[in-house]
Amino acid sequence: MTEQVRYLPSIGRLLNVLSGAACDLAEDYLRAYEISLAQWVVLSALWRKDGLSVSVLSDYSGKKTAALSRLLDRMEERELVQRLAVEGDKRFVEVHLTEKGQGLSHLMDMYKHVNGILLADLDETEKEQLLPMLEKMRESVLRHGEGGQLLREVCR
Amino acid sequence: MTEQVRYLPSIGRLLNVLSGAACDLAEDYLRAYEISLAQWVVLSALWRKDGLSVSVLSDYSGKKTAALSRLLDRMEERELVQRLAVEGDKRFVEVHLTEKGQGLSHLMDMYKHVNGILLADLDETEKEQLLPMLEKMRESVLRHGEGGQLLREVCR
DNA sequence: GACATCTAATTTACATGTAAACTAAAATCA
DNA sequence: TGATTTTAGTTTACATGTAAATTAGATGTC
Repeated sequence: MTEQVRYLPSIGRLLNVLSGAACDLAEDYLRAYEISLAQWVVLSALWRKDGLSVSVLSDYSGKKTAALSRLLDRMEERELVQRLAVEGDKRFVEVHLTEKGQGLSHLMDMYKHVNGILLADLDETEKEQLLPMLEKMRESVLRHGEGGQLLREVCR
Repeated sequence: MTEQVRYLPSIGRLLNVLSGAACDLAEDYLRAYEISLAQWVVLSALWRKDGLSVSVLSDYSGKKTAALSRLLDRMEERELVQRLAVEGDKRFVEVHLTEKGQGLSHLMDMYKHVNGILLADLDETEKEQLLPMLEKMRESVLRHGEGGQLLREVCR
């Protein structure tokens, strides 16, 4: 009988650990290509549809435009993307892939690699149950947060 | 028949969103007490056992000692904790709760509030399934990461 | 005992998140 | 049409994460 105290587990903590682990897996995978996960997220949007605006990318990635702004500075420095003011409404800025950015589009499926590792030990039944449960949790939080803060993607 | 493309969902992304949402819930809850979630994590360790060293707190919170070092600077400024060099081995620094830090110990159960919201829409069966599945995923990643990076808690 | 090595914590450089102030352009309205 | 408001994006101040260099104290070996 070892002295062990059982605490009600913190789901939030478990989610943080898992989320962090998933980020690490992604970062490890991307390291060889010298892009960060945050940059990959932006690129993954542009690979699907080039020329998106900063605010669309902000919604897509779940980060504030302020964060995007600086991220795009670095991505522009590294010649992954290029910003172009929109003719007609110069408040908007279109973000376009450079040749170099386009050339990395084979990394589009990176997340499948991460999925594979995360789901490695779950059987088919479990996998089928997991998604709906995570979705339900997301909706609970969304509902709770109505009138409050927006959801935010957190990774690093 | 709306034009809809089904993508294989990214579990990592879903985990990030959920983890971020959980962090937001916690931060919202703590805002009134003017402590951050990172600070709460440190305090929650000290409420259980006061006088832990920086490296123990680092393991506990899943952050590097560098991050702890600076976090503790602010917590000391705000008079939540106090650092004391250990007699006998002066490399170690013990972190002790101040009266103010101790006085917040009723926040120990904050995570239950977050759990409650996250799990609001899951029935008993689902709740029973969730934990083991998340644990399995954590183990898959841990196993994968052996010889590589350590797990890291990511929140903000 | 002196020098090399290990260890705990800190410091620094840098990436990236937030909130809030600011800028510039477009839209509204009186 | 000129003033006000709204909108998109950027900038700034600050918190917090990492990696890598540094500091100081303990340990180990000759």
